[in-house]
Amino acid sequence: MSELVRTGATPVSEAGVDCCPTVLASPLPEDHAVALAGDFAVLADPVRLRLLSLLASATAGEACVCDLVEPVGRSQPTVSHHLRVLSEAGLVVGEKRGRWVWYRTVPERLTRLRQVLA
Amino acid sequence: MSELVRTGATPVSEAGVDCCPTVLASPLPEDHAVALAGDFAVLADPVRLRLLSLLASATAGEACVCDLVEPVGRSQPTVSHHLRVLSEAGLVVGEKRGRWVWYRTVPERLTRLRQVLA
DNA sequence: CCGATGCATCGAGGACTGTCAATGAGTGAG
DNA sequence: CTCACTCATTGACAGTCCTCGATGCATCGG
Repeated sequence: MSELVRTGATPVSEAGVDCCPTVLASPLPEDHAVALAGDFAVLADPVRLRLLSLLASATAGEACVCDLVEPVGRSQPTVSHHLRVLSEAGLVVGEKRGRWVWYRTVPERLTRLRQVLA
Repeated sequence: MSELVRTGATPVSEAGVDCCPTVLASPLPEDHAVALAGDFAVLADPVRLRLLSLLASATAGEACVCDLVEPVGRSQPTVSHHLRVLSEAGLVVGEKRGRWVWYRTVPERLTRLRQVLA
């Protein structure tokens, strides 16, 4: 039903990826560097990377938490924590249906993160 | 004179970026995820991102450490530490000339990291 | 209603990381 | 040779993050 949209302390839509065309163009200001580092920090975890790839390669392009716990090999609270981090970064979106919450990736954000490294 | 090539515990040429075409293709194995997360962790620091952009936008494409300390706003040992991390990740290369060490970026590695997010 | 299921949150502990002052190693000038 | 300069290394401290067990909050079945 309701879209589980997380909004962290620094809304992703205003931070990091969205301010600078590329890292190598000009001497990156301090605050932009902090925001961008935050974006990359989200990807700097094996569990989160595996969650992203699991969701992306899922049959319907989405999966519920209960289907992610076992493949990732971590406890359910830990998986929930990482999904929250990914959600706050705008890399995934969760949608609650009945007892389950279905997550899917947001490839556009990954694309924009990619362009920063040009 | 001598190329300052660092080799960390996990040689960059065998880790992370070099094993998987893209994160979203298939359910990323555990060890690959760990390696990739390590690569992204190198980018998950504001000082390192600024060092990269400073080097990339430097006049001759390179700069010595003494020219990087003041713009980055950290102590000399801290800057040296971050340059070491970047060097071990293969993102920069240092070359010693006399009393100075000149660093330059290795854009090829950044390009390969970019392709993983495809 | 009542119990079971799916997921989020809380709190704590353990490991890792960024930072600096102090120090060491190598180089060039005088 | 000696001093000044550039950079790397060491050791220590503080902050952050990953992880889990315990708990709480919905939802559905009977």
